[in-house]
Amino acid sequence: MGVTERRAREKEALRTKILEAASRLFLEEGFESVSIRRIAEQIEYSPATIYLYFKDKAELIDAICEDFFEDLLEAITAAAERETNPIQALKTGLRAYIQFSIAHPSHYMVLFGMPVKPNEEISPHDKGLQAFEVLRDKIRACLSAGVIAPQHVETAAQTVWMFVHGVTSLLIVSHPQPGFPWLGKDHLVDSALDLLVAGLRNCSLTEPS
Amino acid sequence: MGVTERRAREKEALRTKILEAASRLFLEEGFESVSIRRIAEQIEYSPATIYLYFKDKAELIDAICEDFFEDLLEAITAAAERETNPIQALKTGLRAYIQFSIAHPSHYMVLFGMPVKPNEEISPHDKGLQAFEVLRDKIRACLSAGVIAPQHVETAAQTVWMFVHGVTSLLIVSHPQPGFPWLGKDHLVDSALDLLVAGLRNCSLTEPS
Amino acid sequence: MGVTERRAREKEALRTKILEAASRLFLEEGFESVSIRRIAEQIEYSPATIYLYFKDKAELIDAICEDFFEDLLEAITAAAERETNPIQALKTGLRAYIQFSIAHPSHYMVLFGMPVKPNEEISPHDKGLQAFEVLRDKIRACLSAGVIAPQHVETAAQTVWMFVHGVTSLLIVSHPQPGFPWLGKDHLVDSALDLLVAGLRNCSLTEPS
Amino acid sequence: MGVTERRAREKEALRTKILEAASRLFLEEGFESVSIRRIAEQIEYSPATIYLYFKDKAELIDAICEDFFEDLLEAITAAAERETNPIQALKTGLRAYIQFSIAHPSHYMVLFGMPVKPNEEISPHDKGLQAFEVLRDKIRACLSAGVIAPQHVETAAQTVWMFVHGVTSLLIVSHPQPGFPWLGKDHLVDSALDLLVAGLRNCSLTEPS
DNA sequence: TATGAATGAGTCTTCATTCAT
DNA sequence: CATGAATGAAGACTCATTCAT
Repeated sequence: MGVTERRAREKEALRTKILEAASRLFLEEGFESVSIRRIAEQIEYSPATIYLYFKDKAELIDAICEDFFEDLLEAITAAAERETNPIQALKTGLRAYIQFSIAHPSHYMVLFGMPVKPNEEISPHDKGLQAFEVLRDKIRACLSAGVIAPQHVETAAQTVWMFVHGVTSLLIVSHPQPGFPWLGKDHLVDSALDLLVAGLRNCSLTEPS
Repeated sequence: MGVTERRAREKEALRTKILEAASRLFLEEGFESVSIRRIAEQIEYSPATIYLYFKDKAELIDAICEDFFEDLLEAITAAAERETNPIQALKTGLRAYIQFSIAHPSHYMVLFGMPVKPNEEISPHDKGLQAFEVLRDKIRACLSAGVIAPQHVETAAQTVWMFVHGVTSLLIVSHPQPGFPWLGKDHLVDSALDLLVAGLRNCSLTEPS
Repeated sequence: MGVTERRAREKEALRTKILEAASRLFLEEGFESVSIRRIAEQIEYSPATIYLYFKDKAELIDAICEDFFEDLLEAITAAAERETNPIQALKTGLRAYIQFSIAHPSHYMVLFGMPVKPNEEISPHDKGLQAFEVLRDKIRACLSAGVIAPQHVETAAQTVWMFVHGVTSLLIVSHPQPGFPWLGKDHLVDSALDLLVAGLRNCSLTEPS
Repeated sequence: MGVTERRAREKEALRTKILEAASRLFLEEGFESVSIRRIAEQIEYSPATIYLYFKDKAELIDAICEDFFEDLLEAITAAAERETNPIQALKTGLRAYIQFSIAHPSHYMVLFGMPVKPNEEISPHDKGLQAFEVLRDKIRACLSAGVIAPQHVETAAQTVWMFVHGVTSLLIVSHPQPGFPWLGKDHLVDSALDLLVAGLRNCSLTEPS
């Protein structure tokens, strides 16, 4: 039985290694450079081996997304767990989103860095929807507590997401960039969250007409 | 001398034709579909000809970006030209940024969607810096008029940019996405700008410590 | 001893299962779709297992052919068994050859559709030779009965075989073919056999000079 | 102009070389061995070069067929041109078909050796249909002259074709085969044609019911 | 100036086969 | 006896790029 277990562990390890190599390539060399061959080179296995772990390239990419979403969701949940102040809970959750994503830039860019192909019937990532529901919840909590202006939850949630996505992705792809006078990351994140909360407090977003 | 001039004019004309064809492909078929061959087909010249005008594909892409920046800058400037209310001028400029970029998704994503390669000494796009200066100006105008809270201009400008980048890029890459309950684009852009302005009015972003 | 026997029986059973699965794939999906992996999937064993029963793919294919020949021989024999009229016996046998082969197109084409590789020392299929001997016999019977013209048996047999091979293989590979006004299969088979018999009745094929 | 001409000639020469290499491979190593890579090796060019001459593999195969059909048609026509006796004309034409095909075994097997894929909308080969029309004509001529039994032309033509195809293809793929007592090719061809004509003289093939 | 011809390197993917366990 | 894991070789095809003309 020891053997079986070790095998399973080794198999899982290689799977993870593949995923990590793919993510790294994506980050370091761009989406276009992520090829089965390159991944295989990185892990020093043959290209064919990768197909023992993933049906095809799409499944591999999808696995990267799924894994990342799961971890991201956990990071957000864990971070905000103990906060009782709903505003703090919201800010902490969003900060966790930004920080965790910046810490895993390649995964994040795989997820949100390239256009969704419209004809591909991608199964929506459950974990992604779950994560978004957490955001809605936190906004609802603020509304219930009366600490932000009364407003349409879905509009607020989607707008907030666009905001944090902007912070996250721009910091990932171009901070630092020679020639642009970027301020420090932490300062920018703090500022962004302050601005966001100030906005929510003072702006009643309405539902679409 | 007439001959030399005509030659120069013709040469410039073909260069422009190449850029336009490439840009059109970019727009209509996405980044991945833009190959030297496809461009050559479009303009009815041979692939080899393109190399007489551009050192390699990277240079061509770079030229397209430069052009895009120029057009983007123009779009922003033109849009806000007649606004006298500084808040309106800011909003109009940002809206122009978002809308023009969404209308040229491939261009935008090439510029801001991929990690800057650290070893590549990309000459910072002058036009990009110019565009950013326009944003700073608009924020300064709001400050001077006292219509937003007193705050650190650079922090505000960078934060605002991160915000509009989030709106732009997320709408480009995943709106619409089957399985996610996206609200309408226009509604989201309006909401985002409202939230942003409310934030600026009520939040004094400080300079980095 | 019981154990040994059971083992042997089981081993034989799996071998047969492999052959049957391969044969079914052959029939249902065509020669090109028959891969060791596909066969392994069908029988729910691992690909490696197949190599315990067959040296390589060629040996497996060969075994299938052998089986096919056996079945073909049986089909021919069974069909003509009760015919007392020697002409009818010949026709019935040939018809059985054609029909059985058309019903197993991939098997037939593997056997007779590809050039014999000159350097391969293929062991002549015994069953094939046996089948051919059946044809000779039927022709001899016709000659003895005086219902066909007196002629050289081997020449007649080989010529007849070429004939029925043409009917069989052409119907397999190109009937129906869009763009060619093929008449119905049954009609063509009937016509071919009528023509053949008429030829044998009226033509004294001679031995080679 | 001399340059242009020479270029055109060279281009044509390479095209022909590709076609010949492909045909040779098909014959010598079987249909499955005909890959773009193998062809490229044979002609000592890179695989990519082949795509400068043929859009894809299908087009290459198609070109082989087209060329062969053209030559075959010419061979048949030329052979029977001077025959005044309609039976002789028919026999001569059929013999030409068999001999030309045996002399170009690979081409022939490309055309008739592998199943037509039913979903592929292969444009019917004009030359092939033309060749078949020549056969119909020869049979009609025999009928008009009253030298064969009155019968349905299309049935006779298709049956005759199946016959000569059998002779041709069996001689190509398995003559000689060690272990089978094949008689000489010429003798078999002569015998086959005699048998065929005897059949046509004495058998009134009917139209399908 | 422009290009036709050519190619090396790369794309994803499948396959028959081996070998340690 | 059976297999999970791995791979080298091959499949069709595309692309950016070069170079002689």
